[in-house]
Amino acid sequence: MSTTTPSARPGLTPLSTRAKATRGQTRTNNLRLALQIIFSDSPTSRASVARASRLTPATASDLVDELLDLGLVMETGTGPSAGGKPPKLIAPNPEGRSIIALDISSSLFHGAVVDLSGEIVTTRSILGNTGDAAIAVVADLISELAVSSPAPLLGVGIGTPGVVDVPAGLVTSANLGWHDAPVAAELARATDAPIHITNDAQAAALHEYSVHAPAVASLALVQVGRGIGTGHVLDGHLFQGENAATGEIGHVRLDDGGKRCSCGNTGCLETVASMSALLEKVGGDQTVSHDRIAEVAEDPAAESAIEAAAVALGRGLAPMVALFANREIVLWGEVTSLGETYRRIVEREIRSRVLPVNTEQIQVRYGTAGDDAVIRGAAALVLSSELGVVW
Amino acid sequence: MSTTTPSARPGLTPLSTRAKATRGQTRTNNLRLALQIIFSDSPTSRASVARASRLTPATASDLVDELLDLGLVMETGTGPSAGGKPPKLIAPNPEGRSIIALDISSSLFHGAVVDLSGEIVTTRSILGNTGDAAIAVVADLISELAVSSPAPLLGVGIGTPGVVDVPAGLVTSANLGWHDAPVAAELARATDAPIHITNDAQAAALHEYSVHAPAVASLALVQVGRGIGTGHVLDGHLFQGENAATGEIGHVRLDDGGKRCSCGNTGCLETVASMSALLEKVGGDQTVSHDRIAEVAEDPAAESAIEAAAVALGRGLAPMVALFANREIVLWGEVTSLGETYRRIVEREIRSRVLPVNTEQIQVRYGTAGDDAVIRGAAALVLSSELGVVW
DNA sequence: CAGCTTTGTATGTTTACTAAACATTCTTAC
DNA sequence: GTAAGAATGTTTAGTAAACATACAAAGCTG
Repeated sequence: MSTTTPSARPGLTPLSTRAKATRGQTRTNNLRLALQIIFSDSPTSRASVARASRLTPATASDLVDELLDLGLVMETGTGPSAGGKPPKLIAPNPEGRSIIALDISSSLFHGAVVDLSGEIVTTRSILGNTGDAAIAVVADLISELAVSSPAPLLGVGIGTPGVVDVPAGLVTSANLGWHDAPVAAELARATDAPIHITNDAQAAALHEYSVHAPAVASLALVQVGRGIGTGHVLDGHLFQGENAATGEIGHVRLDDGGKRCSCGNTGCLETVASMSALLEKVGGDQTVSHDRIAEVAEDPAAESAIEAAAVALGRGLAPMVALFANREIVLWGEVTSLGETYRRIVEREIRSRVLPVNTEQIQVRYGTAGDDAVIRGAAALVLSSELGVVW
Repeated sequence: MSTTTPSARPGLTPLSTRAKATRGQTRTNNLRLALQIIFSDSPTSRASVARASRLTPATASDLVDELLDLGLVMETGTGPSAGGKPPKLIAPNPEGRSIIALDISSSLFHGAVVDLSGEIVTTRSILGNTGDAAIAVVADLISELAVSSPAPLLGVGIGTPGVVDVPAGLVTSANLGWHDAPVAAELARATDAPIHITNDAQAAALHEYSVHAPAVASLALVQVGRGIGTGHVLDGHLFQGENAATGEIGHVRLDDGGKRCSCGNTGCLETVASMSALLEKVGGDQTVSHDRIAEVAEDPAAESAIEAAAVALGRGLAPMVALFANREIVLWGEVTSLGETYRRIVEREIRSRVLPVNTEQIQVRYGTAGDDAVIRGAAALVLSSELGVVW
């Protein structure tokens, strides 16, 4: 026991062991490992899986056979010889399972069926609602998508605004009129598939992570649109906190006094750094949309307002960088239409407010995903929760 | 594989599997589990270990036998019968291993030999130094303590001020005149025992956690003395970040303008909320010590200065609470001598600046440990790193 | 075509958890 | 004071899953 294997990466050191380990868990771990290798290096071979996993060829072969039996992967023919017997190629089986992914963070609820290769197969949108009716709308959306699903359901993933209590399955969202709404329990009556709910910013963070993993192990996604919220992947783990109200940085009061915020308080970060706040200052059409923000970005008269919003955001993010020692800070939401000038001011402002040791390696950039980041992140949540795999 | 065992606690969802699992790891995990149970419920019995671990009596018995062989636990006689054969009691063997723990965060370097029951067996202090000489002093301290160690060394734990790059073993500290100093590598020449270095606030957080685990799974320790720094345990994991500069909240710039800080910047949280800042405002003896701070706490003339410091700290901590959704916020350092009024203002200020959903359950309290928290935390770091156990 | 390389499988071993029976030693009830 | 019962802990046999080794299959290279 003295020769402890150190955790593969630094960052989060587990302090003690909590549950027994069994052969079955060993097997599950290795099945997931093999599946991840196949997802990452597709198409690949049994021999490659053995090399990448450091398992023996016999074990790797056996694992692949079990994954074939489960329908999660498939043989796709024969590959080129590397000086010997040519490999039988193994790849994810897109039609092995379906994932239903939902984004209910805007007034239109968006849903999709996603296959195991991460492709969106079907989409459907319904006008949203609030309160209990909203849950009913979501349940309908799931049922409709389930009918069109071409494969057994792996699970349902939902990205919602507000705060999610994951273990209890409760959601609190002002927009949706939910206060500790038992969304998971209600939806469980609409489908047998496991349901995974997360905050929209966390879903987007997960998607961003899955695009860049494993090169990037940690990142902070900062959603700036009508409001401001963050989602965090720390050392390959989605950080959801004890009561899941993590990343609610938009409602931190920066200034005493200050404008009144939708939360009832005054001087929140959102009142100075959100895109709503920017539009309020600029005047004209107040609809927070990519088009409208892009319009503002081009407007010379808006220059100082944009700078003020950028400075405020940088100021709000500085403590985050000091606490998490983030390297990757991804801006996402309507803010992505503001362009390079804005981004540079945010980065400069963070740098000027935090120790150099924390900012030497930071990178502030816009998210690579478009409007489907929440949907794709919700699907990624199901994939990682059910199969332990990241696209 | 579809029947995934959900992680025992929420908070940190692992996204994918990174390394193969083997029988050996199963065994190691279960040895650690058994050891943790014995540490937590000492004295206990083989049958109790089986029940608590959910392993079969045969396996639990075998694990305990191996722990006995390793000298980590011992039989301490026979316990009272519970209606049948009385148990042979099992307890940690205090003399099974020794841990050398160091606190080099003040001008006097403190060292101790700690036994496996967490008792401090020997202490020694040497006047510290800076630069390469400081490393030499630390090496001497380790050697001296190693000589007086009554048992085989489990490892050396060090709590240092500044920033630690754990994987590389580098330390950067203004106080000690270290910039990426290869402390781990240098000390490895003084001892064969594994060396674990962490930030002083993180060490204190670890100690605080070990006092309250497993009732508390996460906590933030806020060290307020000459400077301000935080250490975080998240869901039973010590959070050290990617480049380990986590928790450096003292040097976040709150106000443009503001006083000059030791870091070279202006307006840092430390310049308004540290105990140095408080003393500067109050006048008189400027030595940051418990006695001096207690004196200030009693001084009616200092009331407004204390309130200002408390307000500033609460303001600085608000983003932390919003991001981590902390429930337990532990104040530690010389600040603990400021008393209840100060604590209450800090708590009030945090509550007024963050969403209610984040503050409903928070508790701001003073640390339970005294000046030996860093030493004890450094020892706990060794114990958890080498044996996977928390006291 | 011989020899080498790579892929993949087959056979048997080892490790460590499980299951079930049992031995041991105490308490309780009659 | 003896029998029944209960809790502790061990023994024996069984099994899952990784490992070690050998080897078959299928290609490339000279």
